[in-house]
Amino acid sequence: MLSKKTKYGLKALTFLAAQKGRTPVQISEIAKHENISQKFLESILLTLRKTGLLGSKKGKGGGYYLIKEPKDIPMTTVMRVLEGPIAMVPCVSLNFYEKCEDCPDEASCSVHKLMLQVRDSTLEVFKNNTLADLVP
Amino acid sequence: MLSKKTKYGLKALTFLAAQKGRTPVQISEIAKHENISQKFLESILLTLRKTGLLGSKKGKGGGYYLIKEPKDIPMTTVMRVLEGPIAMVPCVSLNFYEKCEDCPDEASCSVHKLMLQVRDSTLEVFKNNTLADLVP
DNA sequence: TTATTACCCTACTGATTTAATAGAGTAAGC
DNA sequence: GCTTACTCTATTAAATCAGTAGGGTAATAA
Repeated sequence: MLSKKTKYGLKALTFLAAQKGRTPVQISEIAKHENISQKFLESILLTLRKTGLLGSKKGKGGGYYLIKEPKDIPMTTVMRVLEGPIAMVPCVSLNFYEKCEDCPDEASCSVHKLMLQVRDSTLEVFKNNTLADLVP
Repeated sequence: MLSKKTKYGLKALTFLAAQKGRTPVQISEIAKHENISQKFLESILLTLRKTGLLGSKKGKGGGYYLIKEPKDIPMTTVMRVLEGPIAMVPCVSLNFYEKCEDCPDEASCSVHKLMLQVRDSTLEVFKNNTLADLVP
């Protein structure tokens, strides 16, 4: 299940992408427009800034803004920052790989086999979508 | 992330599918072979039986067995029983649909748009795999 | 019929994660 | 120098997960 963090993060990013210019938008405006708890959104935008997706400006007229063009932001990046691994099990994760403790042999593991396919097809979707594609 | 319940359930089903006949297999045997807590596995097999995927036999020589042939058990069924909704958000779920409270318009929701694609591609994978395909 | 085997069910618990909430701090701009 | 608005830390209530414990019940073989 998608976490609220990811959901809100996606909505906020889409809202920023839909802006005409790249002038800063206040947290309060995003929160209000997307029906999100402002304080919760604050922490989400903060992580997006720390990972280089957003820039921020303090003081009057400040706010958050996209650093890159929406079409140059693939969903793979966004999803990994917000939600973490795209794979459903660590043993098929490209960026967050971990061996299963209980599984003696990955190659013959039925779960591994299935989840590999799921990861690939999901990854394909995220690769084929940029932030620009989400703007209505 | 895939729950242990689903993971163990899949492993148990695969193990049963790999048996030569359809004679009952004891819980203890499955648990031992797949490195699963026996008590936890009990509850998983119980739900699989209740939803009609497995049959059970009591007494000496008892255990669990597959009711249908592995090739006639699509992964969509198995995943929905074990993990629940395949979609990552309720508003794109076929079998567990729910409207988002915070979202005024589904059609223009960026999250909805993206997650619809993810659901479709994941569903495609599960449709194209039966339990028989998981057996090594 | 009796002993054994193995399924069936309920309740509980500790750990972890999620989704906030509260409140204080700090930097930028007018 | 005051306001605005981002930044950071800490706390928390609720939910879910993964597993544990223990007893109950039904079917089978001897």
